[in-house]
Amino acid sequence: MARLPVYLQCLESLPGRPATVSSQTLADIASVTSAKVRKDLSYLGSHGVRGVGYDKEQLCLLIRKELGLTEDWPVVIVGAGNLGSALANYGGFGSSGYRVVGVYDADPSKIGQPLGGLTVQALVDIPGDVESNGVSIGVIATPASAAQETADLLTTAGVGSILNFAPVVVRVPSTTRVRNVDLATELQILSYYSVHAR
Amino acid sequence: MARLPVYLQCLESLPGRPATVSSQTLADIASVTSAKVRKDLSYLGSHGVRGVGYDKEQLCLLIRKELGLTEDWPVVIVGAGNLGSALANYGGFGSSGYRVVGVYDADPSKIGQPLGGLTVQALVDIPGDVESNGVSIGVIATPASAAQETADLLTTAGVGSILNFAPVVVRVPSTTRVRNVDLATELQILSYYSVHAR
DNA sequence: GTGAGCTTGTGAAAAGGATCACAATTCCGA
DNA sequence: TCGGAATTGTGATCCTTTTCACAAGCTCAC
Repeated sequence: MARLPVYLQCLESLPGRPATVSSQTLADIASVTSAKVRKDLSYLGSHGVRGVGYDKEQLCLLIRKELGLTEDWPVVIVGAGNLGSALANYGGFGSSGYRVVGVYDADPSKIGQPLGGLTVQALVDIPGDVESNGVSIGVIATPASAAQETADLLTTAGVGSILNFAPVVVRVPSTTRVRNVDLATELQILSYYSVHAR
Repeated sequence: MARLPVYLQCLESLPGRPATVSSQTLADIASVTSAKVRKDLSYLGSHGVRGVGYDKEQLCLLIRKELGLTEDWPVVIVGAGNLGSALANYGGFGSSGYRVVGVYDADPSKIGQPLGGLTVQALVDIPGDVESNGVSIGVIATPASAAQETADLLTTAGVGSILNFAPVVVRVPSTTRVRNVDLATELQILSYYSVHAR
């Protein structure tokens, strides 16, 4: 379920005490209904206590496990522009098992520059790094014009999941998972709702 | 529907000739089924021609209108770090009615610096700019710690829609629309599918 | 120990999407 | 002009998700 990350985020924003949280409380914070929360969590196995709620710590662990956050997920970022820099410096990685192992760019003037504790490398370094680090997630932070070839490069190198920030639909083999994050799309959805205001 | 922006993107990536496109073709590019495309487009009113397809230009216009892209949408960006810079320099704005009218930061050393054709301003300038420009969309590109107060600032200033890039769930009045874009969440969804691979 | 007050887990009903399948319509070549 | 190929629009069906409702279970105060 796509809601698990939200629950996890909410749980982590909660104070340590009390040690339990009710589905209603969690639902309020996450802006969903309590029934939805309970159904979602029951899908992970029933670990709540009736009359009390869910143990926050235990629940965090459970969601983490379900999301695969107990494993190590090395990540490569292609594109060292503003967006790539923002991603490379993003703090939320360390605690979650995601670890940026390489940042790459086609621009020779950027190669060799330090960025977020790493050094920007050339695109030709991707296949080797992917293999030696067992990288399964690649992030496309390039301009739209380079997105498709970057996607090809990543899939050929053996990356199984791609997070695409470029505003184009990239074509990949059916075995590769892609998620698109596009500013224009998000803005369009916002303005759509503004126009069709309820 | 959240698929309209994708269709629009696909249509714009298509060459000028031929002037029409079939639901099947569009579906292939957008990675959905042709029935879905037809249902979605019929919701906009029936403007396809049987045996031929949809007129691309007319369809673009129709989707644009539905998404409200024929109107002007001034946008403010709060946070002039790497992410804010990436957004301010993002090219996809001009053609779409979205227009960045202000970039703001709390850091005095950043205020006054040029950024994407604008000048970084102080947070106190937000309410005035929002009102004088009729801004209805605000983008939060601050660190997580400043996200909530930024959201408060924006809603108080009269912004009706917020695009939040900070990895926290912000609380806003129920009349305000929020969309969250969070790298950690996206990565978690990707790794979830990797763990539960089909 | 008992009753009152919460809260979970879950079956059943409702709602919402997605898919199927095909009649209706158009184009085009002969 | 006619027949066949292509393509839309949409009713019917299926499947997934959401919501509802409530019995079952836990805690606490007295």
